[in-house]
Amino acid sequence: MYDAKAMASEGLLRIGELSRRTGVKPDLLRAWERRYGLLEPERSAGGFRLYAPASVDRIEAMQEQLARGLSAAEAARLALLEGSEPTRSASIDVLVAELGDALDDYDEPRAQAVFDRMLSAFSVDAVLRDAVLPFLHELGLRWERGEVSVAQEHFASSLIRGRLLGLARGWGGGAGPVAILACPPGEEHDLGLLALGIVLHDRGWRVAYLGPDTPMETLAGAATRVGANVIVLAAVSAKRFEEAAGALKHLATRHRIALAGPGATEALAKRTGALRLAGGPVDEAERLAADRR
Amino acid sequence: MYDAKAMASEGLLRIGELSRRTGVKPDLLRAWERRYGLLEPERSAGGFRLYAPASVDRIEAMQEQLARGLSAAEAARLALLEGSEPTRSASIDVLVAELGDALDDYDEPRAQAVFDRMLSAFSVDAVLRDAVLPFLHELGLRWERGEVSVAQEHFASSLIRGRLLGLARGWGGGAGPVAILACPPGEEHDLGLLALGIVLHDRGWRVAYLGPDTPMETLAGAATRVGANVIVLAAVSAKRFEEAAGALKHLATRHRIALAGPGATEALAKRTGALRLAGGPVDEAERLAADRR
Amino acid sequence: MYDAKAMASEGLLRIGELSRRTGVKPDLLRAWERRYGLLEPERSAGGFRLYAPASVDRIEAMQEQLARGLSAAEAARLALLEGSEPTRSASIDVLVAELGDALDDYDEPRAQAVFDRMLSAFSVDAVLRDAVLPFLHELGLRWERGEVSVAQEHFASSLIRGRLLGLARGWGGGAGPVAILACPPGEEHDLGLLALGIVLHDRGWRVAYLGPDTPMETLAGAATRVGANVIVLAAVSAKRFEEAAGALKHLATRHRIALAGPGATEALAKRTGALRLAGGPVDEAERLAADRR
DNA sequence: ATAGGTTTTGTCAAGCTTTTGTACAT
DNA sequence: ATGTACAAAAGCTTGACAAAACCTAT
Repeated sequence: MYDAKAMASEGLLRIGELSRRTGVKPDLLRAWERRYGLLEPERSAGGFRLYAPASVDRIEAMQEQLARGLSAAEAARLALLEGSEPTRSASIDVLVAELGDALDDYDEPRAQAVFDRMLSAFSVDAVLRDAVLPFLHELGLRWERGEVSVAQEHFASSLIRGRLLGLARGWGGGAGPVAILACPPGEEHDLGLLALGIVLHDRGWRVAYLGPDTPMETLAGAATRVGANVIVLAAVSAKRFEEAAGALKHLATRHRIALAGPGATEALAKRTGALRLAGGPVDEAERLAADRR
Repeated sequence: MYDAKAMASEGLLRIGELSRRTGVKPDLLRAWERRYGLLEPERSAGGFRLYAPASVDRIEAMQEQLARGLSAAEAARLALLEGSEPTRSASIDVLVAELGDALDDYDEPRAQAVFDRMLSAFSVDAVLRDAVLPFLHELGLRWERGEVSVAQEHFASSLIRGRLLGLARGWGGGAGPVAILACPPGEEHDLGLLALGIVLHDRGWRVAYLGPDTPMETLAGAATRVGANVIVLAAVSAKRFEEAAGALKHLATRHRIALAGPGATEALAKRTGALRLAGGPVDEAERLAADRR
Repeated sequence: MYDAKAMASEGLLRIGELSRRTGVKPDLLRAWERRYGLLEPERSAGGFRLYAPASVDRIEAMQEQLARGLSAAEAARLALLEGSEPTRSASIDVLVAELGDALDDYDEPRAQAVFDRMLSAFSVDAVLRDAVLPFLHELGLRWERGEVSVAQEHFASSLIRGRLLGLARGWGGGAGPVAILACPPGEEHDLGLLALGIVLHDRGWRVAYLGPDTPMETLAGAATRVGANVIVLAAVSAKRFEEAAGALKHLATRHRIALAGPGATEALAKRTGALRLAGGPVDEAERLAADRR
C-alpha cells in the first residue's frame, strides 16, 4: 500500500504492540534480541524499546523458519539475512533503478526525493544524460512490451516533465543567442526537447519553448518576434516531419532549422535544408551551443 | 412632522420586539451590545434603542454559533464578521495584465517574476482562482478571436504548466485520502485539472496525476493500486466524455468518479453515475475535499 | 498571517467544545498539549485556550493511532506529522520563517526541505532576493543582538553556502562574458557574492569564483588568463576595500572593476575608478548582465 | 519466569481566574 | 436605559497519583 511502506516515520511500536501483532510474547522478543540480535529497536527517552513497523516482517520470518523446524539461532540468522538492505552507494544507475521503482508504485514523494538526490550528487547534464533520458527510453521499451500500464507511463512523464520544467525556469533570460523549441504537428513527446533546452540554457542560450504539437505556420512569426538564432524541432516519429516537410523547407529559407529526435532522418534534413541533430539531447545541445551564430 | 419621524422609525424595532422575535432577553441583548458590540442600534429621541430589521439576522447568527458550542465572544465575532467579505485585492488584476503582456512578448523571465510576485503576495488558492484560471480562459477567448498566435498560446501554456507542476511537487505525500486525476482520451487541456489537484493537496489530499489523454482502461488498475478515494476526470469538450461514456459508467460501478471542466454536463453525470463538478477548479476542489470519504 | 484567515472564516473552539466534539476529556487534551505539543491553541485575553476547528482532525488522527495500538507519544508524533505533512503551499515569507526555525534548531533535513519547497514554487532570483538574502541580513542583526549563538550562525551559513554552491554548479561553462568574483583580503563574507554569481550565470555569464580573502595580486593574472569582462569584489566592511585601495586603483587601469556589498562606498568607487554596485546582489547582477561589454 | 524498579499516561484535586447570563438599584 | 454586581459555569496551572506497560537482572 501507499502509506505502510512510505516512511520510516510511519509509527514506532512498543514491545507490547509488536507482541500483539506477531503473537510473540515480549519476554521472548527481548530474548531474541539479546541472544541473536534479531532486532535493534530504537529507545524512548526513558529506555522503552521502539520498533519500526517493518520489525513485524522480520519476526514473522523468524517464526516461519522456526515452524520449519530450524533452531532459534538458525532461524534468526536467516531472518536477519532476508531483510538485509545494502546501503546505497549512490551511483547514478542505482538511483535510476530506484526512480523507476518509485514511479511504478505511483510513489511521488519518493520519486521526487530520488530526483533531489540525483541533482545534489550530479550535474544537471549528467542527470539528464545518464538518468532521465535513459529512463525515458527504457520506459518506452517497457511500455511496448506491455510491462508498464499507460497510467504508469503517464504518471512518470508528468512527474518528470514537472522536474524538467522546474530546471528550465528562467531559461528565457540572459543575453545569449535565442533558440525556439517545438515539436511538429501531431508530435506529443517533448521531454527530450525539454532536456535539450535546459542544456542549451546552461550554455548561455535563451530558450523560447513552444512544446508539443505546434503548427508550422506559427513558427515563423515567433522566430522573428524573438529574434531566434535557431529553431529546433523534435519528433519521435519521422512521419511527423514528413507531413510537415513542405513547411519545413519553406521555413528553412528564412531561418536556421535543426531537427532532433529519432524522427529526424538524414534524408529529410538534406531535403529540407535543415541541420540534423542525430545524437542525444545533451550532446546535441552542447554541439549546437558550441557553433553559435 | 409626523412623516419624517414615521419614516425614520419605520420598520425599526425596539428592544422588546427584537427580544420577542429572537427569543433573547433584553438584558442579554444589551450585554451583547456592551461586551461585543454585536449591535449598534439607532436611538430614539428619548434614548430607546431602535434596531434595524436586519438585526434579527445577526442575532440569529449569534445564536446559531452558540448552539454549535462556541463561546459568546467567538460567536459574536463570527456574527459580526458575517457579511463583511474581505474585499478582493484589485492588484492581482494588474499582475494578471502584466503576466499577459510578458507572455505575449515571449518574455519568460518577466513572466516568471510576475508569478513570483503573485505567489508572494497572495495565497496559492487566490493566484489560481483569480489569476491563472481567468488568464487561461481569457487566453482561450483571444485565441478564438485570432488575437494570439498558436505559438504564443503554446508558450504561455508551457510556462504556466511549469509553474503549476512546481507547486504540485510533493502532492503525492501525506496521509489524506487519495485522488487520481486524468483527462479522458483525446483531451489535452489539463491545466485546470492541475489547479484542482494543487488545491486538493493543499486540503490534505494525496494526488496521483496521470494528465492528458489517458485511456479509460488504465484507470481502474491505477485506482486500485493507489487505493484511490476518487477519480477526477476533466475535459473541455463534452465530446471526449461522450466517447468514453461506456467505460465511465463501468468504472463508476467500482470507483467514485467526478467529472470536471466545461465538458462535464449534468446529463452525462447522471447517465454515468458520476459526480459533477460544475464550478471552477479551486471551488470544486474545496467542495470535494470537504466531503472526503 | 495564517490564523487570520482561519479565524475569519471558521470560529474558534474552547476546550469544552473540542472535548465534546472529539470525546476526549479536557484534562487529557491539556495533558497531550503539555506532554507532546499535540495542539498549540491560541489564547483568549483571559488565557482560555481557543482551538481552530482543524484541531478536531488532529485529535481524531491521534485517536486513530492510539486505536492501532501505538503509544500516546508515538500517536502524537504521527498526528503532528500528518497535519504538517500536506506541504501546504505557503508564501515565501512563511517559508523564510520556517527556514529560520529549522536552522535555529540545527534541523538540517527540514531546512533542506524548506529550500526545496522554495525552489519548487519560486524562481531562483526570487528565492535569493526575497528569502536567502533577507534571511542572512536578519541573521546578522540577530547575531549582533546576541540572539543567536555563533554555532547557530555557523550552521546556518554553511548550510546556505552548500545550497548556493549547488545552484552554482557548472557556472564556469558556456560561452557568455566572463566575470571574476572575489572578496578582498581579510573579507570572509562571501554569500552575497555567491548569490550575485548565480544570477549572473543565469543571465548567461560564465563565472570564475575565487571566494573570500583573495590577495589582490592574484586577480590580475586570473583576469587575464580567463579573459574576464569584469572583476567583481565584495566586502561587508569598507575597511577591507580601503586597505586594498592602492591595488584596486592599479587593477582598474587594466580591467573593469565593480565593487559590491555594504563596504562599497561611492567615494571609494570614484577614487579607484571602479563601478559601484550599491543594490542587492540579485538586482546588481541583473544590471551588470544587462550592460555587458 | 520472577522480582523489583522505572517510565508512561490517564485521571484527579486544590485553589484561583475568566466568562457570561442574569439581576438590581438608580 | 445604564452601570454595577454577582454567581454559576467553564477554564487555568500545578502537582500528584496510580495503573499499565516496560525495564534489567537474577
